[in-house]
Amino acid sequence: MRDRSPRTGSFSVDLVLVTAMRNELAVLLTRTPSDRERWSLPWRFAQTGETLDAVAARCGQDALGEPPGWMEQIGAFGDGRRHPSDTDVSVAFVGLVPHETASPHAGFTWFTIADLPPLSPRQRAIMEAATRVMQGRLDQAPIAFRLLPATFTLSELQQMYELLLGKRLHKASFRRALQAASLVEPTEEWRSEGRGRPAQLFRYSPKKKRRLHRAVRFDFLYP
Amino acid sequence: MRDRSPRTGSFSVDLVLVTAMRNELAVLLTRTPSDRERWSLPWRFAQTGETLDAVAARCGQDALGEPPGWMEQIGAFGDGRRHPSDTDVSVAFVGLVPHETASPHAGFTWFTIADLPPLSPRQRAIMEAATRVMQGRLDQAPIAFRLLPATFTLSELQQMYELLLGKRLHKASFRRALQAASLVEPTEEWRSEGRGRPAQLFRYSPKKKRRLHRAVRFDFLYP
DNA sequence: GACTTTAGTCGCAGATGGTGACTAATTCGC
DNA sequence: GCGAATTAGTCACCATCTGCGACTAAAGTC
Repeated sequence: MRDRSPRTGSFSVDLVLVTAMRNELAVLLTRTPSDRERWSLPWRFAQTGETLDAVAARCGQDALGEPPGWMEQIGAFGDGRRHPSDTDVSVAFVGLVPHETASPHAGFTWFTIADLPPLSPRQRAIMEAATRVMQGRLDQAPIAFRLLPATFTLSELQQMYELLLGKRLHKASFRRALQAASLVEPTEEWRSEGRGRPAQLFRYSPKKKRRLHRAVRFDFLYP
Repeated sequence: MRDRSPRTGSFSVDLVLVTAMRNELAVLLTRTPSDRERWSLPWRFAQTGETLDAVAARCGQDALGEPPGWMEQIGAFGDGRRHPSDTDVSVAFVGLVPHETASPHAGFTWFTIADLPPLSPRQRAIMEAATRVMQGRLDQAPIAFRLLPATFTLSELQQMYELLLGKRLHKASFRRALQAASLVEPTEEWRSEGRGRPAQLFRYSPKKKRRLHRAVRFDFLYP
């Protein structure tokens, strides 16, 4: 069997930039060049000799002025159709940016997850995969800290995890796990937020630790 | 070699086909077209309108006669260089095939993991990512059963898991987890394998179950 | 001062998971 | 025939993990 039409196929690099705005997740979109009425994820073509990560970093730089602090590839997405960059395949990345330092360049706008404009099927799939990958990384890499300022209260940290995971966490359990991982250390500062007892500020400060080795876990529900 | 940017870039679809041969993992390789002395992963170009999964399935079909029972995308790999399919990017997939039904077509050969020929840096990276992804899926999808015949002993199943995970498992713990997941059911048959007590044969038969919901786990060691 | 609100901690009870030791059934050597 | 060796399968102990409710602490509000 030979390929009937041995074309190599074309690809672009699409970037899902996520931030936390007023207790909601938001994604950076830009107007689609070919149809200024529609919105799409920021994307770039690869230049010769450029790695994929470099393209994604450049894409983030062009949108926000600096590349995101954390970024990871989601995968390649092609549904047979070409949209919107007119490529066969989008190599997609997720990136996280603290909202304070995230002032979009002209033509880029933050949209909260709950209030997204219509997107192409491919970009919709990319967004879903982005949240899946990001949530899966939450317990393997300190990416939640990327969305917070240098010092923060433990309640703020927990709220960030709840936001990213999309579910509530128990306060005591959260702090116990945090303690066991020796991920944060207290500062001397406290913050009084109107009502209630003032909260101590913490900073991210990971200690060396050994990875817990689990055997197998059968954790699937479909046949 | 045109190097005017922006270009759209080109891609191929590369497939890591894994099987279990005599208690060792093996990967299917083919001779590199441009240099028949070297070996490389089987790959295909996308045809117009074809999804990426379809390309990978076709690639497996061309190599073994039928597409692998389980397959998943690993990601896109581009190091800036073009090799060996002369594309900028390889969209890579892993697939699992039982060795019994896996008779390679002409030009394809199984190589055990321990005895691989030299590969290009990109393909080496793909292989490493393939084992990572496959091991990560082991507790989320019943992929180990794809490498076994329809009925099997629990010792065989455990050996398969040990092979795929690359580490030993404790017999009692393994069976306890298996029981809790209600993944297998006993048949009426027994198999006597020379020495020792005969083993009962089991078949894969998942029951409905609800996914265990864990909160956060901080499971990372790097800063 | 009583009440509300938020921060932070304690400790129990049940689930999870590693482990060694045990029993069961077969083959092999003699 | 009989004991040793070998493989299958199970049990029970115990340390850890984890969900969770209840508690104390410190601020503001009325």
